[in-house]
Amino acid sequence: MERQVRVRFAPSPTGPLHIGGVRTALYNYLFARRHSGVMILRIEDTDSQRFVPGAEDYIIESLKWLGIEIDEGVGHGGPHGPYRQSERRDIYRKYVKQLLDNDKAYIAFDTPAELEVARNSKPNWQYDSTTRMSMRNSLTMPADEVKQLIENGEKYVVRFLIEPGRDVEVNDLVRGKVIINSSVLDDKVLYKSTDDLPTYHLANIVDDHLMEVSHVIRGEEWLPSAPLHVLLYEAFGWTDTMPQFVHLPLLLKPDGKGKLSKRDGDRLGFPVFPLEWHDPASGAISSGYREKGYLPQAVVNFLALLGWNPGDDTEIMSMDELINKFSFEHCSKAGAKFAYEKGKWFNHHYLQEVDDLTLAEKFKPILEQHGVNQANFTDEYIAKAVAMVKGRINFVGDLWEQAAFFFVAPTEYDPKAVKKRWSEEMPRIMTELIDVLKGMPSWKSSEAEPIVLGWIADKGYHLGNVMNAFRLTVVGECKGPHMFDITELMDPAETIRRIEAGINNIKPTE
RNA sequence: GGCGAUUUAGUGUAGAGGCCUAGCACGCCGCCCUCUCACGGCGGAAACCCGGGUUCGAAUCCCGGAUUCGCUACCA
Repeated sequence: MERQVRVRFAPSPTGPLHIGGVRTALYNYLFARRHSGVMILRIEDTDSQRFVPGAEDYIIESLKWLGIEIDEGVGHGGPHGPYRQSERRDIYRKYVKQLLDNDKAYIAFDTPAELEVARNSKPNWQYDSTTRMSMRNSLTMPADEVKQLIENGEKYVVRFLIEPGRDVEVNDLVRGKVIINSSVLDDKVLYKSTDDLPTYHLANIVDDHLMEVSHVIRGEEWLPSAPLHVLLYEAFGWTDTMPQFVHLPLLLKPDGKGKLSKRDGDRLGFPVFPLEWHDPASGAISSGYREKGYLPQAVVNFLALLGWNPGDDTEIMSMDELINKFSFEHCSKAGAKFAYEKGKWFNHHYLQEVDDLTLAEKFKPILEQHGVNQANFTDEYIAKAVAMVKGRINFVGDLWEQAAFFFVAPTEYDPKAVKKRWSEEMPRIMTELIDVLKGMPSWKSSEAEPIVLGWIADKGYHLGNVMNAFRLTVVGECKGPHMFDITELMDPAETIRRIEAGINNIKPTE
């Protein structure tokens, strides 16, 4: 009988959630939903040194924005709580004691300085079966002395006793069997002396077991310690319910080498965090996908395809479609360079699906920023302007660059366009154009176009030159939607004003 | 250094012995559309890490090497 699928996303609140972490969360979520399972959010705050206030809320808000729903965990409750590791001290103490009582672990008094000396003593020194008997621990010291030291308040850690010479097998759902010999593992610290908390390894195993986690889906950086975790399940006698392991390929720098980092984002100009983050200590601000103008579904779709594919050529997929198609069989094994440019394309795509009125709402604050008085424009006007240019934007923020002329008259004219299109006779022709325009029964594009084009033809003018000069006065440069679509939307009086301004202000080159 | 993982165009990937003269997408280039810039449509350049095997036949299987990445903390 199949176990119920229960997965967990277990970040450390040491700062904003990294985009790689977001992808890990996403894959956990997709897998959980695919199998009608449970998604748990556990906060692994066992490193009191690196704890950052606000990070936990940030994580929760990020997941919410992306549409990654949590069923159980911090901020949601559930039957296996608490879900914050710092609140589970008593639980860990109990299990550490169990290991100690069964001789699966031992107490070690070695100070950081002593360990440093040992590590420098020879090249590949590690605390293991070959060295532990020459260190200061409960294996080498008489029981009463150990007891005495503890009573005296001497600091100590608990180390896992690893037996050498065993091939430990990790069955990974994307990589197959990974075998490593226990001799290369060291006696990992399970319980720290510094903050009275367990290390990741112990807390992780205990919690996954207690929370009945069926699949551990995490980044590849954990693969080397997976054998240790297998050994811990054995030591506790939990092998029958040990979760399946899945180690996801890492997200790499777009250009150079190595893991994607915060610095790459600064350097290359793209966010590496879902939401904007204000560092409480330094006050530094890191940009986020949300604030940059990304739609959550674009980020999700983009991230999903970095290390996974549906098995066919489909690329545009909603969360539901991703859930339906997700499986580890189609996960890749090698790290994926962070293809930021493709992310833009996804956003462009999803932006086209947003209706114009909604887009107009998002555009309003930007108009405000540029000093546009919105009272002068109806929602419908803004929406129509947006509709005409949205095909050429990747972000809502690009709307200003593309559609500003709908709201403000040009204050300068593109010199290259002036040189190419504004000849000596243009002021005269534009004056004629004003008359033609004023004589039109309608500014509707379909009616205005034949009239103006007819006039140009009758006079024998050069179509391209006249139309571009016209465009120059209205837009300020040679770009944008079709002229008659623009003038249909704009206030006719404003169009005339702009042509007049152009006649007065544009000077032919030379 | 040790251990592990990894390897298809610039990038993300499809491909599970003959269907591959290697597909798709982003990006790039060109053409078309056209009053402009875009969008869109069409087209193009561009890849199986290397060397040995196995086989009638290998991107796909085996071996060796190289590459890249990760881990190697009382961090996760």
